[in-house]
Amino acid sequence: MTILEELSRRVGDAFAEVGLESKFGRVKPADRPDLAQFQCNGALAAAKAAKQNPRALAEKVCDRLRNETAFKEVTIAGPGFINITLADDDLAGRLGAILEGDSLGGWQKPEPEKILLDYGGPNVAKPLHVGHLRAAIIGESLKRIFRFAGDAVVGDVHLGDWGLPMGQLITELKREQGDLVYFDAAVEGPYPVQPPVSLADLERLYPQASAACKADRTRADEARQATAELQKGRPGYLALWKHFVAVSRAAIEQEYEDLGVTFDLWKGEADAAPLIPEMAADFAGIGLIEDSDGAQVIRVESEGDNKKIPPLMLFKSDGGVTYGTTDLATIVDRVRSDNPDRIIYVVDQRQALHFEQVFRAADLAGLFAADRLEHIGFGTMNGKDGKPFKTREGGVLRLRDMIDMVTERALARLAENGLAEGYDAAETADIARKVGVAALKFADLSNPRTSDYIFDLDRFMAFEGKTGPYLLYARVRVRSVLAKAEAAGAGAPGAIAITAPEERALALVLLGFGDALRDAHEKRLPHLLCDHAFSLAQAFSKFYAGCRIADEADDTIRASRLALAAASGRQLELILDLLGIQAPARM
RNA sequence: GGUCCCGUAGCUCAGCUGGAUAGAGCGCACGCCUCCGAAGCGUGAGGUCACAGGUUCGAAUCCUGUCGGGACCGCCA
Repeated sequence: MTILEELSRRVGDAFAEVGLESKFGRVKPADRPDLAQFQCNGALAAAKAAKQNPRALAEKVCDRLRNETAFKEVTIAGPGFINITLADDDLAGRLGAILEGDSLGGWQKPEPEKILLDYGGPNVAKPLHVGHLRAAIIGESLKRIFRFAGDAVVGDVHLGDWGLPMGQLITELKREQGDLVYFDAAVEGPYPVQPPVSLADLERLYPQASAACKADRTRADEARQATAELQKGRPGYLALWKHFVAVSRAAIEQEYEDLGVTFDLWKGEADAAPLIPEMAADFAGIGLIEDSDGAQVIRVESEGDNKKIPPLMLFKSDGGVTYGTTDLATIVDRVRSDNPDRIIYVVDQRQALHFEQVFRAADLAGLFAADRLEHIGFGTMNGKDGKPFKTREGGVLRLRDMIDMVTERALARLAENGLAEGYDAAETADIARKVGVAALKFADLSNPRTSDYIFDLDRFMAFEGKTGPYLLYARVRVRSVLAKAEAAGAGAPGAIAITAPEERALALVLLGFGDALRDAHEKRLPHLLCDHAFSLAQAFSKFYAGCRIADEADDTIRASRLALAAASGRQLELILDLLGIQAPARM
């Protein structure tokens, strides 16, 4: 139980004892830290419901709370706010208790679920770019948060490996090397093991093909034709396609790894493809499919909709499938292979309507209940002009270039500040990459998931204030002071004893971890955990600035402060891990 | 045209199941290293919460409208 849950229960009980609903007992951190640590505004709402005087009512509730020894002070302010301050002994006791376990006061979910998390979506033959960044970063963090809370999570990259771009690639390659065996319809294999294209070829061919199809209708038709043939299983195309996928995947996997993002499954749209005919037959069997201008669609609108939901297109008039079709078939696949309780898609907010269609169709078909399918949408990363991020040349910025950029900046900053001096080149490079990626990831994660944000490299790389490097710096200072204490024979960390205001403030923040984690989990909002991480780093920095630790003369106080520092370090390390941010040991 | 999201400090953004003096970071001004890492800490200035109505004892928060910005709206994925 988190501290707010527990306090809410106690205050709720007090409300119940005076004949009011316990829900009014909800406690939150105080808005006025100068007056108290926690507050409950329930007396006002209760008074309204019971038509009583709020102050008198608050007084009755407070009478029940004042004999709690855990509370140092319970007061009423203004029209009926109940202000609560915990006794230092109680704070110290709570802190001691959470430090005994590995979870450090982190929230554990009462009823864990098996969750399939879909947060990749890169496309074959296209390098990862900044558009993939948010899904990867947010998804990775959610995966870690879910797992820590007790959920069993399977992360799937879900490659975009089965659409029109595949046909475009095939036709583009055919124009360049039409004599390859894959294009000879008379040959049905076997085909060469060596891929006919390199990664560089793919990354060159795809933009070419895409531009050509845009400019020339004939080329577009060719690509469409090739896509349809591939999807029908033409052997040469299938073999060629497998090479495309393998070449691409190796590169994609490496880039994700550099970001600290990993997947349990490397499935793609193509894995679901074979299930489509059977699925379509099932749908047809229950009368779900309708014909519409030659296309096969599933109508998903329902009574009471206040917006129009267009039908989901299962088959286009040329017989090809759409990504709605493959998404449905993917659900079939996931039910069969993993049978999750819940499927969560971490995908750009702009695709909300698409998921609404898919979820409704899945529900109608009896495949998966719509309330266990979640689209966790996120806003776009924009440039300083407020439009989706582009390079100065107007192109898409590759993830690889982005990582290089932040690493370079970090390296420059290290040199500027005279940090990392005397470390060897390999460690310096490693620190620079970690610091740069931490800046990037924290900047992304600390924005609320659903809103767009402006990517401003100068701001993120300033490394001051609310940034990833600030957190890493706090972490490094904890390590440093503890190492110094040990070297000086300062003794072991001991029982927490609160003597200074900075210690009290730090203790309160440390105790707030459970609530931060619960909120981040339940709302799927990692930025709430970022806020806590920043508060923690701040509280530690103030504690560090205001209190002697390693060289404190009083043995009891020194032992307590060493314990506080150690606790801060451990919790910070855990949170950084939950955010998917790697921390250097020193910097 | 329809649906949805957003307009809060000079800048970038929190806060929005209504509640006390609207917060943070950056930037700006001033101060703090004979003391455990100054990428740090402290103090201060800075706001008609887009605008207009409404509901309420109480509105940045809920409702309606206006203006401004953005996203999406069956044969791309």
